[in-house]
Amino acid sequence: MMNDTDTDIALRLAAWWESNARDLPWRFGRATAWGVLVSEVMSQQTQMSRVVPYWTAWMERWPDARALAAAPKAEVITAWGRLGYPRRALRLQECARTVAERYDGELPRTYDELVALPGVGDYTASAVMSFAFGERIAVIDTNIRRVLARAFRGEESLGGSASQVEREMARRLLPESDKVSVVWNQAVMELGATVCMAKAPLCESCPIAGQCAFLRNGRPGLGQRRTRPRQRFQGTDRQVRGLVLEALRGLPSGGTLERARVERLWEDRVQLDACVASLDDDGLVEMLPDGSLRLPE
DNA sequence: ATCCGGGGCA
DNA sequence: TGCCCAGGAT
Repeated sequence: MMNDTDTDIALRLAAWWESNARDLPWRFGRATAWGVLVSEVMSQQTQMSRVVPYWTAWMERWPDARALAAAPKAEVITAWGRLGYPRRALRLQECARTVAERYDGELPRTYDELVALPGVGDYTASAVMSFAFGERIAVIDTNIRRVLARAFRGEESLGGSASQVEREMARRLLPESDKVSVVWNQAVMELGATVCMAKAPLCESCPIAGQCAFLRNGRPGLGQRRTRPRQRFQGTDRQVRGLVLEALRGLPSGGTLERARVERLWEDRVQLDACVASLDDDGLVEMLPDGSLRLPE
């Protein structure tokens, strides 16, 4: 149950949302449920500002699950461009194929069915249920975890996956009506993305600064590292995989990359071969007998 | 617990 | 540079 302060915060956030929500193209009922799902998958670990142009082109090209299901993999991988984590592109197409075959092209409307789809985890399933279908469900993402931890517990959220305590708090705070719960989810998430940021929150312009336990406590531990140090990118397999895929995306449709040109992409032959093999395992590239590479059909 | 891209920012 | 980002799969 919500107390008076919780209610006050919910009202303030809803009002703030009304005049501060970013005008993203999949918001405000302008996209199908499938379009919302695509936006959520593209947004996994990727900032919205980078997603927008990709989403717009993608939905124009493949407006629904059936269209994406029928596309050649090579086109899907190429259209994913530099969004990162290209396996998301393949999973999104697998998801489209499942929806096309098993659900007659229409996205299912239950959490359990959604979360069973390829590339759809707890966050994405919840987000689609809330944002696309208007159902009352607690959405938990990194922004919401941070905002709730700060505003209501006065602490920074811990790293790792969401704890049971965090989930229970999110459920407890979720407004009772379907419609209001959707606004709540979006508003809390939006606040985390644009005001209550991880490193340098803009408390001066926060609509709930007066009610925030974190601010009241003097923002303890602000900016302190909450997650394990990230693997550096330079020199990692991720960089090498990215180079290989970038070279393949640059080829004319159906083209292949000669072995000699593959070898020129990275000096460490052992690492290069391991990365090519892992890309092959992932289904992102195909290796021909002569060692040249191409995108899969 | 680790792996998986890439861009943007102080 | 280091860190963060609307996570998911293994």
